[in-house]
Amino acid sequence: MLVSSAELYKRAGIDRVETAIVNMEQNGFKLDVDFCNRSRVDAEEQEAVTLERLNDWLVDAGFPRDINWASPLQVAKLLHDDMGMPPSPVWKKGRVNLAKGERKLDEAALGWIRNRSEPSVRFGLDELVRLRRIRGAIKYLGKLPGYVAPDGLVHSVAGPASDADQRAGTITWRLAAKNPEVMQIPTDIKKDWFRVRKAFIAPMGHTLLVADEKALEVVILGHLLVRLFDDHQLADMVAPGAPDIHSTNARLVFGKFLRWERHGRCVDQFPVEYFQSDDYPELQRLRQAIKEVWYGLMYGKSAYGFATSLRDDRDNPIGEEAASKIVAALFDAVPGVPRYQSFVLDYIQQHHGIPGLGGAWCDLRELTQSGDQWLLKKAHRVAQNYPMQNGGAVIIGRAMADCYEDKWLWDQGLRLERQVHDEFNWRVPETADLAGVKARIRQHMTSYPLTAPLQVTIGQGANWDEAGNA
DNA sequence: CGATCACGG
DNA sequence: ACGCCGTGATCG
Repeated sequence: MLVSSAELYKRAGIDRVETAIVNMEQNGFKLDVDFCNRSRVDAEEQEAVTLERLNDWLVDAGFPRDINWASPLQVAKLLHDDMGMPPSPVWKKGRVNLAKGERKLDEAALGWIRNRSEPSVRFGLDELVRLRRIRGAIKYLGKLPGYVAPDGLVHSVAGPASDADQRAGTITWRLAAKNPEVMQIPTDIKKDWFRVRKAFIAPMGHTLLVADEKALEVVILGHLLVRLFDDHQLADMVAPGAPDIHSTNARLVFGKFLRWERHGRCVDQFPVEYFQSDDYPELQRLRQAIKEVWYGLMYGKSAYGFATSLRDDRDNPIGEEAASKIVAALFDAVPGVPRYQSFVLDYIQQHHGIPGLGGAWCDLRELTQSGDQWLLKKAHRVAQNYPMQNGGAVIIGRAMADCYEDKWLWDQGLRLERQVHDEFNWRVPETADLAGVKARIRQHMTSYPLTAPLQVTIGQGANWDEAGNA
């Protein structure tokens, strides 16, 4: 059935979302400029100390001290040609083609080298990682204050919109943000030593609300499995009150199916809660590993990729055989996943595209009709991902418009500052009916009719860091 | 201006 | 060419 573009436009509520986006851009957000400046000074001091340590390290090893640590070429020459360290066969995204002379020095590659190094070399590699982390924070602390407009607020630019006006947008209907890129502000506590999100503060008399859709793309897949195959397993796994899905998967995969042992007994002997407990780091690592496999599979990754992206304790890739066993076990644990993969492949070979939730059509003809098996595989990966990524964008877009058009919320003073794919950041006056506002937000964010229920967590605080972790 | 690296989802 | 979608700083 063919649907007119006007009908698609209406179904997706694009005009409603656009209006809410424009309002978000106008709202802007308050930046703690003093915090940025203080932290930047602190970070630059640490940068200088780290640089000095790196230079001393070079001199001690008998090399000239003026190398540019931001240059992969110069660092590669130093580590591999001058110091004789073996180049890493792995990096964050997988294999390194050493036969072709390819070299990688991202953090994953440096970690591999580090684990095969003398203590003196480790010192230098650790300092290099440190330097990159510090500079990563300085990037934001230094530039963010420059975006404060005459009204005292920062107005990041959002999409989607045409390329012509230089605004941001995506083929999946997700938003993007630029000038500044507020969607990329560090959040990982292990990486973000300067807590840049603390600079995103509520204006005077306001508080910040951070509302997050829980495992949005997994819920959408659960919905699709019910609709396509009447398979309720995944929907049940993400239902309210169900245990954490990645813990359940780790227990099933490594315990029930692979019979691995940790802390002296088979993994399936542990209660599912232990997989998130700091007292059981071995179980936490299994949970983290299966979480990576889960999301990788959702986006079309295979055992070939997991063979290098999954590492043992010494950073050695686990290899394709071990990866295949883990993937097979996860398929056994959640059969809807391989079933969905096969369905999508059949579908794109028949229809040369894949639909999204809002009636969007992802055209894959160029990939599926080329006769090239590699391009067909590429199409398969895109097609697996598209319903989830586009579905998430549709759901969050509708919630965004519903919240914006809600007169009661507007009168309470609720104003959207940011949208980050599955998360909203609002400011609201401290005098507002906060419990009522949160309840209404929760209602709008869970109203999309899916067969697997949406769930929302809402945090509150004086800044993005606090509110996001509350 | 393409490649590398890093950040988010 | 074996993980999807993005923005941006920096190097050569």
